[in-house]
Amino acid sequence: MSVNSFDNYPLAWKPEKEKLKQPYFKALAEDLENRIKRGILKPGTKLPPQREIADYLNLNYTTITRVYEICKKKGLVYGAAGKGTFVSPHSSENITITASNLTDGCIEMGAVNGFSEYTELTERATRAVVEKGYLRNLYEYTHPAGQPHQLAAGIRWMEQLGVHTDNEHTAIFAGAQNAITVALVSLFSPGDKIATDQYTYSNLIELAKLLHIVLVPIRGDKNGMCPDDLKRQCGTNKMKGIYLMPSCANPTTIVISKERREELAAVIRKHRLILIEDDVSAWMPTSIGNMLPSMFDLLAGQSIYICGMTKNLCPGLRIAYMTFAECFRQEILHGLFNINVKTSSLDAEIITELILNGDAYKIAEHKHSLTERACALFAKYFPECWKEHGKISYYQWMPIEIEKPFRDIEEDFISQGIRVYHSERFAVAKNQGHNFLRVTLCSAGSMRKLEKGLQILKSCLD
Amino acid sequence: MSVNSFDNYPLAWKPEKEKLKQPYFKALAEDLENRIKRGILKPGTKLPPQREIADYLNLNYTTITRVYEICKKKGLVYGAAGKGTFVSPHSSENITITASNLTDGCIEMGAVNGFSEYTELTERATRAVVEKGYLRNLYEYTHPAGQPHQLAAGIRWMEQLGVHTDNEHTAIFAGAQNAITVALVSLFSPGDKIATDQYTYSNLIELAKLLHIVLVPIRGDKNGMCPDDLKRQCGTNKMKGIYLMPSCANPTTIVISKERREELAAVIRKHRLILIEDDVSAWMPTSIGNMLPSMFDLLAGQSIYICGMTKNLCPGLRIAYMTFAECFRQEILHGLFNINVKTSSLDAEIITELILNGDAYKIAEHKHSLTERACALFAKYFPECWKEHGKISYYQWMPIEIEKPFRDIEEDFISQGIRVYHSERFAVAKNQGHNFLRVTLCSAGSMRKLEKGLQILKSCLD
DNA sequence: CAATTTGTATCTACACATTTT
DNA sequence: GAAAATGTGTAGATACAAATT
Repeated sequence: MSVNSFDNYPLAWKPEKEKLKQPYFKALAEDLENRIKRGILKPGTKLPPQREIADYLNLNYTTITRVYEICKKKGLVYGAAGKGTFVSPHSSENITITASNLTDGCIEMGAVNGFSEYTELTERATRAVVEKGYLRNLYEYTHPAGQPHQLAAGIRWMEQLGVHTDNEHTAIFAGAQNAITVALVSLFSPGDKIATDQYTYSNLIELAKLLHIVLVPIRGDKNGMCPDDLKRQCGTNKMKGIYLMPSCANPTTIVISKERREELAAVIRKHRLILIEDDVSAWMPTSIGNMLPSMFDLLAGQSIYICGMTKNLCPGLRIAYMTFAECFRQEILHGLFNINVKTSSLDAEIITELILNGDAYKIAEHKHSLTERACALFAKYFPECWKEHGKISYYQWMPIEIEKPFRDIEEDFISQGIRVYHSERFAVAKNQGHNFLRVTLCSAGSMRKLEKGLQILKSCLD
Repeated sequence: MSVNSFDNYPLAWKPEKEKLKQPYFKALAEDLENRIKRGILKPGTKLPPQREIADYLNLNYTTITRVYEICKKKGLVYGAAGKGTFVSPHSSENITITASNLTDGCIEMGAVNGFSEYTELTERATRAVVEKGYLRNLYEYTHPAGQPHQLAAGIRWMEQLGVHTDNEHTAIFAGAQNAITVALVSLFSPGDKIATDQYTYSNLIELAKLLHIVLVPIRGDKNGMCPDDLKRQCGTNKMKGIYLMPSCANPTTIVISKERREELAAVIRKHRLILIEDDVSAWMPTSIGNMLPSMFDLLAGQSIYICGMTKNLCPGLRIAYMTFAECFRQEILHGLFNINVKTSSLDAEIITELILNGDAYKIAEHKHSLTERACALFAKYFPECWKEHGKISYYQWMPIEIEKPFRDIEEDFISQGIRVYHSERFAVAKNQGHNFLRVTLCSAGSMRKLEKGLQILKSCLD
């Protein structure tokens, strides 16, 4: 085949043959990375097959395999045998959700702050800790995983969430995100694959990118992740772990049903996946009423359970509990020592005080009733959506019809005075066709502001 | 060459030809890993040349390259062109230093706790923070890098250490180890190489292993790392970064001289290395007297400066400041958001209070005078060592003559009633020939106990 | 359901750099 | 200082697996 026959061929990526320097695979990988990062190659774009690029450049096609491999490790592209290689959805952009400052007057319905304005009982607990004369014990280096009584309080808290464990298999971390980091760093290596929902916690997506861990989206329905698709992907993809939020997925608010939990557990057990169960919303008192079995209990022996205390109690105190199977014990503690050394004892002690004096439950109840009120407001403005997708939750998941780049959509809302997040921020793979908004109800600052925000949202969508 | 001619050849590693299954390189890598982890192949052992193994197994020798490559990425072995491939010093063992519990009566001269028994002023600051009525502002999600006044306090503290920066280039982390983690995760990728001293902070060694970052030891002398060896390694090794503790290296207590700092800065600048400056001991008031220019100021634009507040103020409050060049800003903050979300505001506020009311300086002075007293005790029992290596420091570096596995040596000391750490714990590459002990002077709990510990040490070495 | 397209895994080939002799 | 030993970097060949047509 003539070398020049591709000159007018429509290859999405056509490296300049003349400028190509040795080593080829590095030069090509850099070129590809540049084009993706500069936005010349947009997310979702199908790259030319390895053999075409190779023919065009007169190289062996496995050299192009190397090029795609390098970019894959960086999370810039992903490949599928038989289909092709594609530019990753978030390759060129940072979707981290953080409490960045909003313009004055703009109503926060993006970040999930968990009604952080309610702090009376936490303040009281802080005073109690300081007055107890126990302070000097909190300033020491000892008990890097947490002091025994602090762990005991955490275990008690998790007990009511359907997770049964003991001091030897529990540790305290500086928040759920920090706990996930330690779990990923300690138990996974770059290139390992973790199954997730198609939409998941956006900071997990970013963290996985940072650690060069590959997230593999699994199809789901109203009851959660589909066991069949998980099975299929496990067969072909050599998955090492799975990340689930069974009690109320972020952002979709899907609760995994009892049957589904058992079906998933069977697949996870069979393929020996490491399960990371992130229980952000189990605290909701209603869910305690009709409690579902924790995945951790279903899969004791191959699970990590993470229970963050920031969103339900107090975001400024960075505390999460992690419970782990015996086989992960050494590695998790090793990771904890080397990433954090230890977690702030003072923060841990305040949360401990809140659990032991019962105020943690009062805060949870109070926040639950606030959530109910906020949901009622939401239902008032969006009755169909509430009927279809509604859950008592800090946020709602709302289908929208707008076809625009997602950043533009978000910015349009900001210019109207509200911040909400678009589903693409949470998408593990390329766009799924449907678009949604995650509408947070717990961060506006007051019910009055929330109602105003919902009114703005309504008027924007009409 | 006959396939069987190696049967009686003394290869340190001779995989069983019969049991070998495909894929060869994976099977071989697993076999090698097993033998190293089970201790059959001991640290320092020279592995057979790639070509010999290959001949023996009738494989192409680059297949063995792959095998060694896999084990190298796991930190199990290291190779040197022209020399051979060797089993890594810490391949089979975890050298993490943590505040694990000591048997009753055993005197702690291993971990560095920084005279943590002195907590009066910290307790007072904690009370002050609680009483100021500012608590509710600490419970929020905002200002993930730290509140402006907290950053300002940190900047003021760093100012006196010779580091000049501003709010936009400073962030608060949950301790120095946590700050290093974020720097490594945000700015480096698996396989990247970082230059370090031959002996360095053992938790850095473990952290690098966890993140699959390769540490390259550079020769040093009494004035610190040798610029020539750094230059040489940069030429051949494609280094991406360098980690230094210029103000007082852990564990060697070496202070990098002014001239040396400038020489090193020139090499670092030329090769565009990312400098991570870990300033654990700059707080020592004496060093403030005759202050040396910070590497950060010498290399503004390509540096990260980390200032941990745990060892000098209070280990239980997990706070460190990090200052970074503009070009790292986005990546560092991105890493912070995704690894920690944010740092405990309460801890940060207490440290802020200590800096602003001046008590931080008093604590530092008090700890310095304790350190001087402890060093005087050390000099009394080990006058030659003090004369040769002594520095006013939380720990001392002491040559020893014992030839035994390092764990055995440490355990011998423990059975005598003291915990000290052996130099091999801090060795980045294979054993250097000389052996040392790091003798910590700030963790015994009292001067009386410290003296008793030194007496035991003396009697053990006589 | 067979043929085709496309990516992946594994092993081989060879030029080259560094260290030792 | 040349030759030999030894690890490293880059590219190619081949068999195979998954998805599409």
